[in-house]
Amino acid sequence: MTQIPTTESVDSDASRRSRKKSKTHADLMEAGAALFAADGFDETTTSDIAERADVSQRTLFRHFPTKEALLYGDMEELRLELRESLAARPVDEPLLASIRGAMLSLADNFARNRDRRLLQAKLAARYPAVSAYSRAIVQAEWEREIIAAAAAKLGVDPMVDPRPEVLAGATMSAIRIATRQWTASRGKGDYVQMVVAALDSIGNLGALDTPS
Amino acid sequence: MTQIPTTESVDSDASRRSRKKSKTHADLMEAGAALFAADGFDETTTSDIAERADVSQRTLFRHFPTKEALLYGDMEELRLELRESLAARPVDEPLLASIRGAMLSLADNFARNRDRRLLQAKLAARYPAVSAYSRAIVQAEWEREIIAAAAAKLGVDPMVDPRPEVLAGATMSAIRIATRQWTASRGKGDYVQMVVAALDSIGNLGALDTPS
DNA sequence: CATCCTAATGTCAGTCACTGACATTAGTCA
DNA sequence: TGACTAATGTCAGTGACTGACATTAGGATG
Repeated sequence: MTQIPTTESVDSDASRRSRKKSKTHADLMEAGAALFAADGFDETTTSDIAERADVSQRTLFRHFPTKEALLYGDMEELRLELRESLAARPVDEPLLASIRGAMLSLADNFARNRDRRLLQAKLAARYPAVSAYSRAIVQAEWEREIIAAAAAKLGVDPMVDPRPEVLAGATMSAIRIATRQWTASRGKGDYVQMVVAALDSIGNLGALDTPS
Repeated sequence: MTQIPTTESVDSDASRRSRKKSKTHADLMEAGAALFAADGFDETTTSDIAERADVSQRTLFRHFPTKEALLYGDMEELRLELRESLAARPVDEPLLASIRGAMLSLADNFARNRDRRLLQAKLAARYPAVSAYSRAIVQAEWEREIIAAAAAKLGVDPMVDPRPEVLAGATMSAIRIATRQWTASRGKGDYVQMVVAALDSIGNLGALDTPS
């Protein structure tokens, strides 16, 4: 529980012991990504991954609770980025603008980790287990961050006032739409523009009550 | 793939063969519910359930693809109810009103199947695997129904226009909020009122852009 | 009624994700 | 150097789920 490495790079600071641990962690993620990309998610066993990373299967499960968690092993980092980005918005900024602004850090992260994000999205599209994990674990975490930020900004209790959670649900849909489009463009499209376009429809949901 | 029984009752029509099959299906769901309620979800094995239903474990997995699917074995029915309820709304009704109206069928179903819904919610609160299934499988299906209905009503392609999916995401959040409150009241609260209260905040999300 | 057909189930062996228990290795630090 | 312990290895499980094949019993047909 000492260190969680980014993507490739192993922290050169800290003790040799934790450096080794971080390297094992990174090796496992890289081995997983390589095998998942080559053979598919279900087709790759945790033993395959462990062997490729040159550790025992038991060690893999000491670093990651599930096979899915290994694929999404860098998501804790993204979640913290999202949290900080939300917290960093000016206090007097309108809520929807804050969320729009915080999505920039998401887009930035997607750009920085393009290959991995594309692989995750691709596997989520093909394998129900991956899709379920993405929705129920990863995205649910983001949603909680947005709920907390929105509730704080509105100064309400999210267990009483439904607006933070409803807003977060709409935002997560916008993220899913943008990510789908971005994936379809194979990572070449402008994620920021895509997510902003989807987000902008939130404010106008009330207009849907006008009969066509 | 012949028949899918409701909750308890076994269709008295159809052939004896399909009646037996339906009975097995219902027996399995009932055995699962009883054991889950008594011992917990992770603590109950599929063999336990099969034995209690007096069938082989293999038969259990011929009726349900996963242990979670057995717990939520009556959700296909609810999904169809939701679909029909959405389709039955008058064409000239505003979209948000249609969704509000369709939620009545959800509330009605929750009232009719109170014990089972409460059990599902309780287990989802306690067991991550159940929660993940509820979100990623069950609720995702509902969401798709809402997306399809909204897209049809707006006359747009949901892969292009983000509004149906964003609206669906907000609606699903409202459903989660209402279900949580309803569960907290142990099924005694007014689900309709709870879900309507949460839904009504959707139309006002735009007002959140006014700085406090 | 006898007989054929086949849907539903049973049996069994196997795969694979994941875990607990215990032994071993290798940083770390006094 | 030697004790301490974090990280890993080893091994024997458990339990969800699957494929293959055998068996049973409902339904149709003569």
